[in-house]
Amino acid sequence: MEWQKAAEELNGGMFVKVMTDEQMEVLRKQIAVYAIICQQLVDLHKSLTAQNDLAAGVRLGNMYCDPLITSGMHKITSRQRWTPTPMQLQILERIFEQGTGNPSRIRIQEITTELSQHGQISQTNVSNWFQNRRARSKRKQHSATPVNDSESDQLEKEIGDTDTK
Amino acid sequence: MEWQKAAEELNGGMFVKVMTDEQMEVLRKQIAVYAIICQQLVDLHKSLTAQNDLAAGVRLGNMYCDPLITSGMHKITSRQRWTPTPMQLQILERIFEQGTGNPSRIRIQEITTELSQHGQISQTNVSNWFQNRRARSKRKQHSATPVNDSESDQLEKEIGDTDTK
DNA sequence: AAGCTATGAATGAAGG
DNA sequence: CCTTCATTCATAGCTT
Repeated sequence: MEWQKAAEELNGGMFVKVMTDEQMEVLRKQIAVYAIICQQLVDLHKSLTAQNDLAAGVRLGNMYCDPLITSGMHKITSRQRWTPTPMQLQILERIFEQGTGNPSRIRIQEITTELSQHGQISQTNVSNWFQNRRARSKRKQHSATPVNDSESDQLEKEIGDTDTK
Repeated sequence: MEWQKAAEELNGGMFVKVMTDEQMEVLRKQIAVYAIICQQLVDLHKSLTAQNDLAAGVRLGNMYCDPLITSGMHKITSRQRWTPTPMQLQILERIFEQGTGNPSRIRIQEITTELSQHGQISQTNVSNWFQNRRARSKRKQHSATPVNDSESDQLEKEIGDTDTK
C-alpha cells in the first residue's frame, strides 16, 4: 500500500506505517458512505419485500451471504460452526475495543443476549470469540519485519515469544 | 476511532497519522465488507426493481455515491501473500520429511532464521506452512471421507508424492 | 481473458 | 490463558 512505504524516511530510528491526514479523511468518508448506503439499502429492500428479514443474515466477514441475497446459490443448512454476522462482528469489535479486558460470565450473558437479536449465537461463541480475539491481538503487536525489496509488503504478525513452556 | 488520536507529530512541521498493522487490517476488512454488502444489495435491488439506474450511481435519500469510489479502493482491499522461494520450499520440505512432527516455537525460530537467508520470511509464514502441510498431508491419506460435505471446494488428488516418510 | 488448482492465511473451537 | 486442529477464505500461477 502506498502510504506505508511513504513512511519510513521520516525519522531516524522510527519505522511506522503512516497515513496522511488527507488519506485518513478519504478513508473515513468512504467508510461512512458505505455504512450509510448499506443501512439505507437494507431499509429500502425491506420495505420492498415485506416478506422476509433480509438484514438479519448477511454474513460477510470472510464473505458469506445468506440465501436471500445469493438467490438459490446454496442450501440454507450449510454451516456447522458459528459465523458472526457483520452486525454481530461490529458489536463485538466495539466491545473489545472499549478495553473492558476480560468479560465476566455475566457480561458474556448480556452480550450474548444482545447479539442474539442479530443472529444465532451462544455464550460459548462469545466466550470463544473474546478469547481468540485477545490472544491474536496480542500476538500481532509489532510488525517491523524488513520487506523483501523484490516483492510484497505483506502484513506481519509475530509468533508469540513465550518460550517458557 | 482509536488510531485517530494516535496521531503523532513526528517531525517539526509534519503531522501524520499512524496505524499499526492490526488497525490497518481491521480497516481493510471493514471497507471490504461494506463494499461487498453494497454491491450485493445494489445487485439485488436492481434485479427486484426492473429499473436500471442503480448501478450507474446510487441515489438514496439526500446522498449520492459515485460508484467509482469502490473501484479506487483496490489498493486498500487487496492483500498480498508470502510465496516461498524454491530454495525455501526445498528446505521446508526436507525438514517436514524428517518427520519431526510438530516444530516447536524455538524450532520455528531457527527455521525462520535459516530460511531468511534465502528470502523474506517470517515465523508466522513458517508456522502456517507447517500447519498447512501437516493438515493437507493428513487429508490426502484419508482421501475417502465417508461424510461428504455439500460443497467441498477442493478435490484432492494424488500427485507425485515426495513424502517418502 | 477466463477458469482452475494449489496453497498461504484467517478463524471458530477443542484440549491442556 | 496458550497451543493446536479443522475448515474455510482468498489469491498467485497455470492451463485453456
